[in-house]
Amino acid sequence: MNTPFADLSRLQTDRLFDLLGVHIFKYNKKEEILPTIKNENIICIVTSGSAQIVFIEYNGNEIIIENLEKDSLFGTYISTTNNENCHIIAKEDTEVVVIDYNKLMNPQNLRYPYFNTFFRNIFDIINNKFKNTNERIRILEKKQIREKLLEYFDIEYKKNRSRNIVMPFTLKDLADYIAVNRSAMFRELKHLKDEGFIEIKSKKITLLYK
Amino acid sequence: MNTPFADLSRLQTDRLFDLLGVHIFKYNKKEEILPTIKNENIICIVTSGSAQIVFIEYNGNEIIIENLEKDSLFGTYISTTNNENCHIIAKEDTEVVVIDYNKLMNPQNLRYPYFNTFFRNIFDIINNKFKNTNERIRILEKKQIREKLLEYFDIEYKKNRSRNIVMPFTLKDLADYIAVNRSAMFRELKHLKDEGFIEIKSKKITLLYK
DNA sequence: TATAAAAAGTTGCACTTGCACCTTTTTGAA
DNA sequence: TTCAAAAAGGTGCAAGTGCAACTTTTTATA
Repeated sequence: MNTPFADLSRLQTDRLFDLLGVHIFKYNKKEEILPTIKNENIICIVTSGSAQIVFIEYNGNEIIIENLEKDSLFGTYISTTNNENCHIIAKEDTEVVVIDYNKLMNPQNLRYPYFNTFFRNIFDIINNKFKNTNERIRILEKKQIREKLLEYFDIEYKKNRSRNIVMPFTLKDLADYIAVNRSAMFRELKHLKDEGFIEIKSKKITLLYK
Repeated sequence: MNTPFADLSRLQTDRLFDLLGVHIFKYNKKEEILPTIKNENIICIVTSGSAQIVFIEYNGNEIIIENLEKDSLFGTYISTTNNENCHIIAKEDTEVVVIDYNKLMNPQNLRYPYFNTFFRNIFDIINNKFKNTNERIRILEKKQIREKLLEYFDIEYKKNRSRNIVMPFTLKDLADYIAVNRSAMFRELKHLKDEGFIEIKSKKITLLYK
């Protein structure tokens, strides 16, 4: 589980690739991956190396939309790449397996046990990704920074059943995640602190109202 | 395709339900569906009738988060129900099939062809839902109403390859979808019209800049 | 076809936020 | 250990937006 090839032998993986007629692409560090991804229905797997989905703003600013480590999935159904300003850049030498969505959905495949195992693996990965995306939607739907922060705290609180939230990323990244201006978010964090709702110690936030 | 039971006979569906140990619940119009959904890993199917996922704000305001028609999927992985203020209400007499996610992911199931067919069906439905959710994220990430609207237009433009966008919902619903105040959105639409970027005729918007 | 409810259209105002532009602190690579 | 780059911390101001409170128009439904 958690990786696309869990419970599959090397031989089964080879057969699977054959069955699905996958295309394997290799990229050097800093090369752009699949510049033409935008118009095709595909699901891709990072089989080695790592990459980043980057959005380039009109002013040249680069925004990191997603980090793709080994075993990550991306593609038209799974990520926000359907935009001419989105680029996927290899962070190191990287190999990508590309699967045509229609071939993946061919009912004939269901005869092969190794296919079913694979299918189940990616189903699980996609569902977990979807779950995270839905959490983010809940935050982004909020109109005010304070509400967004409180929603974020609430989600983390329920996940870990703890008043102590250890942020897995920088404050700048958090601002990007909840889609607000970094300084404005920081200002609001300070207000929450001053009003006694939270305590902040570097990356650790304690919820005093729970 | 497009429905969870595509390519399955009545008999196969019965066997499937048996295999997965599903629970079938029946609700009358206006009844709340699965009040305890929040803490369980489940996937549910609306097998007859219809329902709505409703969020109740602190002031009593009801926000419709999602419409669930027959054959819709919902549940912890698929929808934004993981909140004590979210309720799923039957719009008419409604039947719901509840599947335990862990049972769904039991590798033993893969032996049964009817299971694999079913699995493929819901995989496809979930992926399409995910695709739509990612589109919405692209909109919600934008900080300004104008940018959100332009992103929405852009997505619709690419989908239909037409400068004419026919909105499938009311302006109020559009404001909810892009998560901004209705009046403020309307104000911005008027600005875009005054500046010659768009034309609006009731539910039809024409993009003049494309 | 009457009529009530919902949606669309409008506006002023207060508050929030983005943004630009700083300084200070932390981090990470040479 | 040094030193540059990134992140954190901070602030003033203008622009954008939410909100309340309307009027007008459209849509359902009895």
